[in-house]
Amino acid sequence: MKVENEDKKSLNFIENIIEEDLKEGKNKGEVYTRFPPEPNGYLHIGHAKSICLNFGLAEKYNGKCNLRFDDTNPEKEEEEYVNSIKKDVQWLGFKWEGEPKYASDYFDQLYSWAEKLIEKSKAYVDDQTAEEIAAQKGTPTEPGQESPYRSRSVEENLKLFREMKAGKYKEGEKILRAKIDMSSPNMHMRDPIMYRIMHKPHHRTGDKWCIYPMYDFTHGQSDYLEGITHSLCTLEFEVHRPLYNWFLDQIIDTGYRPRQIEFARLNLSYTVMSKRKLLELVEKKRVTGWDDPRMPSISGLRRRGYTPESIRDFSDRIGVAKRDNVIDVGLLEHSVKEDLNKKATRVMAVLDPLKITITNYPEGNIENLETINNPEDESMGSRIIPFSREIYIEKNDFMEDPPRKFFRLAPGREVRLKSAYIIKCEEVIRDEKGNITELLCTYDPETRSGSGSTRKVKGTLHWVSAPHAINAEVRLYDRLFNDEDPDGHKDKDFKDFLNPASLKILSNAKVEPSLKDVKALDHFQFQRIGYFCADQDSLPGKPVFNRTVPLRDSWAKLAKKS
RNA sequence: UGUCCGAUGGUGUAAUUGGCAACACAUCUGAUUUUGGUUCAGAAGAGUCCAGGUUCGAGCCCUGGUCGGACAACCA
Repeated sequence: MKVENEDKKSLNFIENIIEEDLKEGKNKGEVYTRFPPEPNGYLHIGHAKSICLNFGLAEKYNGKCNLRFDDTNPEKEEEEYVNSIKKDVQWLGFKWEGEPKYASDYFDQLYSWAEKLIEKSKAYVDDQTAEEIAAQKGTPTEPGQESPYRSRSVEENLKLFREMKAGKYKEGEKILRAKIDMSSPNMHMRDPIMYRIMHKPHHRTGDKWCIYPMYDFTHGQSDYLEGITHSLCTLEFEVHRPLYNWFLDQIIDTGYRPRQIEFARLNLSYTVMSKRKLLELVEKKRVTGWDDPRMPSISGLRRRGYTPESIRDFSDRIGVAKRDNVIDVGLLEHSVKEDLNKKATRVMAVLDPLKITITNYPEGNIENLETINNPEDESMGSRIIPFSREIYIEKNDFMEDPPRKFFRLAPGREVRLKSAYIIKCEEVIRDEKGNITELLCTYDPETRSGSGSTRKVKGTLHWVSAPHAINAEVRLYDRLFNDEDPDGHKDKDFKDFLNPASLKILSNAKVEPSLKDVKALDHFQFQRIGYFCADQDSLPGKPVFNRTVPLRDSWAKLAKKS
């Protein structure tokens, strides 16, 4: 018995905080988290980290996790994004507590808290323009100046604020500010804006409101209203924490209060992660859309062939801390390969076909050969593939003048065809221009797989029977950028590093007949090549495959060395 | 010349709270293999940003530096 080791896994800094809180009996021993996206774009792998963290912590500590849309800016937010976000979170395999929540659900409550602050003389209406306010704000090293409207009476502030709400003023004419400290070394405490006027319909509240609360006046209170115990966010909100707490101080009358904890966002090598930049790639048509398989968006990864399990595994592996980090994109690839190795059916697919005629094989004869679906999982069983006189192999599995250690086909050499026979290359056929068009081989009828034949040869090739082959389109994806840190160059735009070879389309691939009618998102291992996933563009009889990730190729590595 | 945060092999994360730095990925050997995949066995690689201090003992504590990041949207 080694039960002791089971729970030995060390805790990350957030789990440490939670366990301390639990030990001290805070929050009645409850853990309640939330994932709070703004519905203004699609989710990406960085969000996946946050999702796995928040939902994962709730699972681990037997708690709950809300999905809450932070929808306080009607200018940028849309229903479409709400739907895609819900879909992505569910696809990752998480279940939020109850119905999805919206910050806009709390607009009434927030409004009355705002009035309460005015009554306590902790908030005031400012008539200045955005420019004037910015000018008074000071800089990180110099204190700001107080607004001339800062000392308006409670009555006047109340009247003005109500008029703002009633729609009496134009956008920008007035705002509501918290009265804190214009000389605070923390810029966020210099009388931050609580409400602004926006004559814009909201995706959920319609035209009920023409004033909308700012993030800082919304987030902590939303956490409080939902009973959130641990409010996890990224590092850039660290400076907001005093404000988060200040607003809670003004409204809280119980012992409970949510606690904001910041962690470092995910950075991935060879990719960009900002919503703005990803949007730019979409809008400038450098990719086909948010779900382009080269995008680090959840929808892109899904279409590429990543599984939810692989993304969750990745998220576990990268851990969580407060220091800036860049994760090697190879780790993400490792996570899918490991998952797909267990799950993907092994199939025969020839991407760049070279025809072979087996001259001593009876013309017109067809054999049904059995082949195993997945050597890693016997329960996946086996299937039948047809074999005949004419087959295709991979062009680069043949070399006329092979280097040392090349174990594949060459004139006079033998290889095994996976799940079939050993063949020998007898003759090379060329066209007028000297290009190799076909190989003539002979086979050894005694070497059929499964027949008990013990003859060994160095190489094993994948193949497809020519008369049975299905034509397929195969999309070979590679990393979108060819620079490790496309964002990290001062005088160069990240788009300068776009990898021109990030997509290579092969339209003449030959695949085994079982792949005739595939369903989008079906995963396969093309034997000896890589993991592939059926694309949504597939039509009956006309499959399209996306390469998720190539198999490790130690021959390529060896060949490159010499 | 502000405030806050951070600094551990190539990368990322640990070190059960002061007891001679561990795990994963990547890399390199070798074995197995009807996938040059997988798997297995093994190797190499940091003395923990720097300088002091406390201590029998410091990656963990203290002091002072250095370097990196965040913050000046009516964005979140």
